[in-house]
Amino acid sequence: MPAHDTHAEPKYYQVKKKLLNDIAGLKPGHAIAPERELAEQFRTSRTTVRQALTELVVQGLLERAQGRGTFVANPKTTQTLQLNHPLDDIQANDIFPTSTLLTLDIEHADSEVSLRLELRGGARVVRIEKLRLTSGEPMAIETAYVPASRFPYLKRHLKQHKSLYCALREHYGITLSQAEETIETVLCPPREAMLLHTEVGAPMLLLSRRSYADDGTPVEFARSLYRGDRYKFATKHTRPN
Amino acid sequence: MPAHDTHAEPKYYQVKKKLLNDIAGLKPGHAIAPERELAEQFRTSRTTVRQALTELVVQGLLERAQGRGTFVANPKTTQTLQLNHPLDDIQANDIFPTSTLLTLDIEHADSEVSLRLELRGGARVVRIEKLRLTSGEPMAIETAYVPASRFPYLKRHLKQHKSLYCALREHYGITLSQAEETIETVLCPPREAMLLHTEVGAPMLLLSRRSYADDGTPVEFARSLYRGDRYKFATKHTRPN
DNA sequence: CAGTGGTCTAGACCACCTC
DNA sequence: AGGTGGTCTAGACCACTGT
Repeated sequence: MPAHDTHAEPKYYQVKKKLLNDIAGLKPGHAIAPERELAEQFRTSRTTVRQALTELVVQGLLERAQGRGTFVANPKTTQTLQLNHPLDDIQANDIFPTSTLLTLDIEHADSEVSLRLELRGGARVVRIEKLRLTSGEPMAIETAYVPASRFPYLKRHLKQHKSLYCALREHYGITLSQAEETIETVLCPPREAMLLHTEVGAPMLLLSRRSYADDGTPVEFARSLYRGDRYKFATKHTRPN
Repeated sequence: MPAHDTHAEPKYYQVKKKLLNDIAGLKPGHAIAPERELAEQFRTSRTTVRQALTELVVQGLLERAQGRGTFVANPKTTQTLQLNHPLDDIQANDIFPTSTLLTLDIEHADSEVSLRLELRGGARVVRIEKLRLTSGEPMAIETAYVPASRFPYLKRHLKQHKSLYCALREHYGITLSQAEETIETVLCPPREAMLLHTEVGAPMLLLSRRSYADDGTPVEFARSLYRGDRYKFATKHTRPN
């Protein structure tokens, strides 16, 4: 069958809605029909079926396993991250019981990092990249940058400490007094997709944070990439008066 | 050419990177080569080229116009929305000088709305749906729900007032004292894609808000869908001690 | 080995825009 | 009429998983 009305609902979207209905009652882990079979059922092509499946995977309702099949995913256990006190480590260590150190090295700041840390271009920065996991599943990648010149031997110190903030406090007497954060949607690059077991191009939540010391100088710039199908962020507001 | 190494960088992603390079120096509005021509250039299929183009469009770097071509988009003028004082209207009216009323009616609450407003299932709610624009371009859709029983004649009052909060204050003596907000990524449904001039399935930012009156009862539940390629949200934090 | 998802191809027809 | 993007098709080969 050829095309269709423009501005009508795309065919893949109708397939998606039908699939959504079909999997509504199924338990996590339940296998759904193979893509080729679904294409026959819906009298469409595998490409169209895959487009529908991809959106459902991106929304966290299905999981694909190469060579095995497509399965109903765990209930969208969207974790809620409170944005209230990012200056403590408590939260991170609470939500992510385990984390793997991916990178700990000294690099030359690219233009964005040097801008955010108010350094000259190419200044040396310590880069700390961690993979955060919950119940063994990779969920977020956090990359923090701090000026290397201000914190000599930081790399060494970090090997003995659990957290960056702890090291800053104990070895350099610095407490972070202020922070700005932004949240936006980005598409997952290949390397991060592999580490997080997601698909390349899947929408992710990017939380960027800049933290300041008491003297008002920026001390840390961090980028945290969260799986968009697993997380949401939360804030609370109270009226001043 | 057939396939490729699994876990290698997908071909479309290489095309995307090359295109990114090519458009780096071009001004907004500049037309790029047609899809069929790009497919020849990169010695690949149109499908693959379109996959790369789609990601660039989603990131806000390109714009597609049916029948005309593909063009370099305006610089990613990502607007930053402060999350600090959502209880005032000031912000909304400041950032979005114009807004169109899409819907103003009374409906039966679905399960999510009744849950959030602590109503019984199917209770009647006033639904206010607005399209927010900046410089004539549609940027967000905001849908607010309030219990109909608590605010009689609200529909009528809203026709005379600029804002919901203003009407609540002046006609019912209610000021909102508290609010919770969550931010997550969702995929754009067809109707909203049409209204916002985006693509179906494009990643969007969904901000959900529940506001409480002084007596602690939930008064408003609102869902705001922002174009993911145009917005980011920002918060500031200050250490208590 | 057969079956699954992962990627890519070549080409079709449509709707839209411009000339 | 011709070119553009929008959607869909049928089918190919690959990598991976199970038997």
